Amino acid sequence: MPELPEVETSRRGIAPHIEGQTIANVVIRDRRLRWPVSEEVDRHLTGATINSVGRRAKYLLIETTGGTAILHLGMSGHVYLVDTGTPAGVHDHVDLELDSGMALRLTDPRRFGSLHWCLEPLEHPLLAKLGPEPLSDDFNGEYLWQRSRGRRIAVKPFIMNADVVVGVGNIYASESLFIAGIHPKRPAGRIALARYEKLADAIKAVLERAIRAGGTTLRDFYGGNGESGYFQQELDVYGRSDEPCRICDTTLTTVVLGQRATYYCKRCQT
DNA sequence: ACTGGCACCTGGGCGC
DNA sequence: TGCGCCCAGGTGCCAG
Repeated sequence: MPELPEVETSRRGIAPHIEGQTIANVVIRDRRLRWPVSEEVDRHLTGATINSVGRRAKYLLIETTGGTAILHLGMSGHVYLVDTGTPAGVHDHVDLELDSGMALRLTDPRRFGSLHWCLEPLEHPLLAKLGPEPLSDDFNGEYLWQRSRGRRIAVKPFIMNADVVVGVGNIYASESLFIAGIHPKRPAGRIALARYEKLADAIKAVLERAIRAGGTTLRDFYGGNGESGYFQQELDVYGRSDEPCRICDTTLTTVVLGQRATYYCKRCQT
């Protein structure tokens, strides 16, 4: 169930094992992901050689001599390497079998993930209108402030909107608002530039720290190397309702915003 | 243009 | 042990 740091961890985990490899065979056991997996995927990837593994937002981009596979892990997807021929479980929907004898396996119990094939992935309808990468220079407080003028939506769903900025999911939205001292329900259009500068810095910092920690392992996430991340140990507010704020000791509060659980400190965040 | 709500799907944990 | 309910790291689409 990945946000940007978990996708990036997966990318770094699988890249060294699959870059330069030729895809000998594509096995698709179940095409029923969020959108049906097109037969274009098998047709174009079979026999192709993988040049690189990139990422845009929460999409993994497996760029090959036969076009690019666009892979989204949804809420419950994982990718990892197995020996080719390893028996598949019910949720092991796709294997890319490589010349090395290994296979890149996609597992996704809830099937909210997706797999597309495209020649120009950044022009794909799912990617074309995405906001800036949070770790790029295009994303900063000035940008957030500009985009939020006139908006009445609460700041938390505002920063989780991929049209505004990509990669900020439910965990890191709560975490970054805590770091910036901003109440998650505050209307986005009523936050000053200086506070948005703090928020942009907090988003970058928390995502970078989480990537360094190998992501957050809450239930079952693990990176492409099969190891758990350990950022969950560093979470300040997410999942900590009724526990004390690490700054002021006030009991943390939870509220539902945009149908998503939201955690904050009512004393530190205003 | 914006906003809030629903939908997709499975599994784990809980209370009874 | 079993059942029903609630919850879960995402995001496209719909109506108002």
